[in-house]
Amino acid sequence: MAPIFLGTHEVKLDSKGRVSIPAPFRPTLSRQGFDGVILFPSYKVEGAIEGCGQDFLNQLMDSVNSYELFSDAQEDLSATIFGAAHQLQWDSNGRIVLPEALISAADIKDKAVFVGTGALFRIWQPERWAAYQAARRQSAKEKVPSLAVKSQAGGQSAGGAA
Amino acid sequence: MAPIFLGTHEVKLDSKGRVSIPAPFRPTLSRQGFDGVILFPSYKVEGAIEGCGQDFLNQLMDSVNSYELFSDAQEDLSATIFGAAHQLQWDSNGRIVLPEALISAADIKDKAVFVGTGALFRIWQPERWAAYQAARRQSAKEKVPSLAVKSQAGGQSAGGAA
DNA sequence: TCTGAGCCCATGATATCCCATGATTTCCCA
DNA sequence: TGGGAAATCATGGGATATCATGGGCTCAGA
Repeated sequence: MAPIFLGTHEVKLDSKGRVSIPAPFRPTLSRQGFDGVILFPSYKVEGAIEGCGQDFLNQLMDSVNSYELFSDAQEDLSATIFGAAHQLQWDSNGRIVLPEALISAADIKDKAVFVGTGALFRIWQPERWAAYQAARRQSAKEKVPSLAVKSQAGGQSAGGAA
Repeated sequence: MAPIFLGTHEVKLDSKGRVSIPAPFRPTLSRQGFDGVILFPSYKVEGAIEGCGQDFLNQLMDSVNSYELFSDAQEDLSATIFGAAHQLQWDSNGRIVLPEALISAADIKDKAVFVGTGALFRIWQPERWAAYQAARRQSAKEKVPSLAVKSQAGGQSAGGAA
């Protein structure tokens, strides 16, 4: 069982505003302490909701105190994330109710897409995700052409895009 | 017990969309943590599916994590690879169901070819693989005339068996 | 009483599990 | 070294469990 979020899952909002957390994500989240998710608006990507479990949030808290990162940026980051975060427990069917603030921030109507990005996942309005994915894929091709080689060599960062 | 994928294996999709993972690949994958594969559209070769085990994914995670959190490069990689990746566990007969997104990306109909490429393998629509292989051979002859001699000394690649 | 949130049940679709079959391939033994 | 027994594998298909979704019911606070 991979400790990460992978894949793209489209779900529907029902009349009550509920969405199913994709089943593959649930074990990963449960193992982090509780049967739920933490959601907050992405400051990095306009119009997306970030989602994660307890672990990532802890990691983020640690990084706030890290000298490796710009303190001002960390200040902003932590204020943004912690202040706007929602901790949501899913029901017996694995569903949560998306908070209104997040729904409007992501412009979500009747469908949402859960996209695994490794340590966390994102929730998008489907069309936005499609556009964003296309743009990022193009960008990755241009900026990180040697990805496969680098990774096979053992994870050593070898310039290029860093 | 080489920890790599070798050889070319053609398999059929049954009425449920299932394909057998070639038996020689399975021990290599199982030793990486779980009885399954991770598939994602190839970023290098249009129209091919990349396959790997947990190890490669972990390397990829490390590689991504070596970038600054929320950096552009991390964005590109995680959105491109993790978002489009599928972690699939095989059943008691060693089969998986190919996700629709990958089937259409690779234009696979009723047959698929698994091609070992060392640390990874690829899944192709048979005709595309044949065309790609032919193009690659031609390219190798033109660009590296001494390749043939070198290959005979060190062992021809598995592609020669096709 | 009204409203909203949480809870449980129902349902169709899908994915998973398990058993069966035929074709090879491998192994063993004369 | 040839032949047959046994194991492995790819494939097919039915039974079962899981999942996403819809809808109703209950309880709490206003």
